[in-house]
Amino acid sequence: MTDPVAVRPLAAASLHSAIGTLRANGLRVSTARRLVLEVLFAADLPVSAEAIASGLGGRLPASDLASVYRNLETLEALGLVRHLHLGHGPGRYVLTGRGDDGWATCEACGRHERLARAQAAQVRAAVRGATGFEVHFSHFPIVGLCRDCALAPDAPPA
Amino acid sequence: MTDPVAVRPLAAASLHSAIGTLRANGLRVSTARRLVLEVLFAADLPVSAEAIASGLGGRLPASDLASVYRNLETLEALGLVRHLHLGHGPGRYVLTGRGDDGWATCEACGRHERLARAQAAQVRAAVRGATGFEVHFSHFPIVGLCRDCALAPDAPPA
DNA sequence: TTCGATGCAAATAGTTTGCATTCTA
DNA sequence: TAGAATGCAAACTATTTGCATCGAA
Repeated sequence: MTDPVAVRPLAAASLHSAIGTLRANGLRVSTARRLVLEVLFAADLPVSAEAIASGLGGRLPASDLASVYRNLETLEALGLVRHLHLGHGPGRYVLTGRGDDGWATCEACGRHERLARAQAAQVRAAVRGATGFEVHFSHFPIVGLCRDCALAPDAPPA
Repeated sequence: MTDPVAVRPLAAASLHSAIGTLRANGLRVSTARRLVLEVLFAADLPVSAEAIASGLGGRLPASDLASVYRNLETLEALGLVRHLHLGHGPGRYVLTGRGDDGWATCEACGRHERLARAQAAQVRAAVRGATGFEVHFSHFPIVGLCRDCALAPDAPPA
C-alpha cells in the first residue's frame, strides 16, 4: 500500500465495489486477496483468519494463513473490514456494514446476534446517561443470556 | 484440588479470608499461591499473569509464570478471582468483588473505569428493554470515549 | 510421609515478520 | 519489468501441560 487514502470506513456493497476500492488505492487485486474478500462476502457471521485461509472449510479455495492476516490488515486499514472478539479463541473478521452496531453473545447457547441500529442506539443512550461514556459495541460483544435462555436457564436450546 | 466445593462466587474481604477459603477447600497455602493473592489484593486495577509473576514489577517477590496461571485457574474455580479482557494483549485478573459490575474503557485516553452497581443496573435495564438480553459486563469492557475525551476529541488528556 | 503444588522445559494457539519468489499492473 | 503480494519458515506472545522435585499438612 503506497499511502492509505480512503481511510473512512466505507462499507463495500459488493465484491465488485470492494475491488474498486482496492484499485482506487493503488493496491493490486491478487488471487489471494480476492479470495479473502470472497470468503467475507460469503460468510454471514464474523469469521476467523483460519476459516478464511481454509476457504470456509473447503467451500472455497484455500490460501496461506500469513497472507490472509496481511490482507485482513490491509482491508481493515481501508475500512472495508473490521475485527472483533466474540469470546476466547481467534479474532473474527467481518465486512464493514455487517453488524457495525454491535453483537450480543449468549453464554448459554453460544449464539451471536447482531444488534439492530435502533437497539444499539437505545443502549448507547442508556450508557451515556449512566456514565457519560460515548460507546460503541463493535469490538467486543455484549455478553449475557439471550431471551430464550434467560427464560429456560436449565435447558438451553441448541 | 480434591473437589470444588465453594463454587459460589464469594468475594474475599481480605487476604486472610481468602486463605481461609483455600483451607476450607482442602487446598494448600503455598508461598507461590499466597503471593498471587497478595499481588491481587495490592493491585487496584485488573492485572496480567505476567505482572503477577513479576511481583508487580518488583514491588513484591516474583514467582513462576506457569504456577501463576495454575493458581489463577484454581482461584477462579473457587470464585475468589475473575478474569476479563480489557483490550488486546494478555487477559487481566481481579479479585471477585472489585468491578464485578463491569468496566468501561476509553479508546482515546486508555483509562479503565469501574462501573458502579447503579450505573450497570441502568444499562442492563436498557439492554433488556432493547434486546431481551440479560447481560453483565464483567468479561469484556464497554468500549468508547469517556466523558472528557468525548468533549475534547483532538486533545485526549493524559 | 503423603500428595498437592512448584519450577523448569516443552507444547500449543494465535499472530507477526523476514525473505526469496511470483505475478499484477 | 518494477515493485507489490505471495508462500514458506521462523519468531513471537499468551497460555497450557508434562514431569521430576519440593514442601505443607
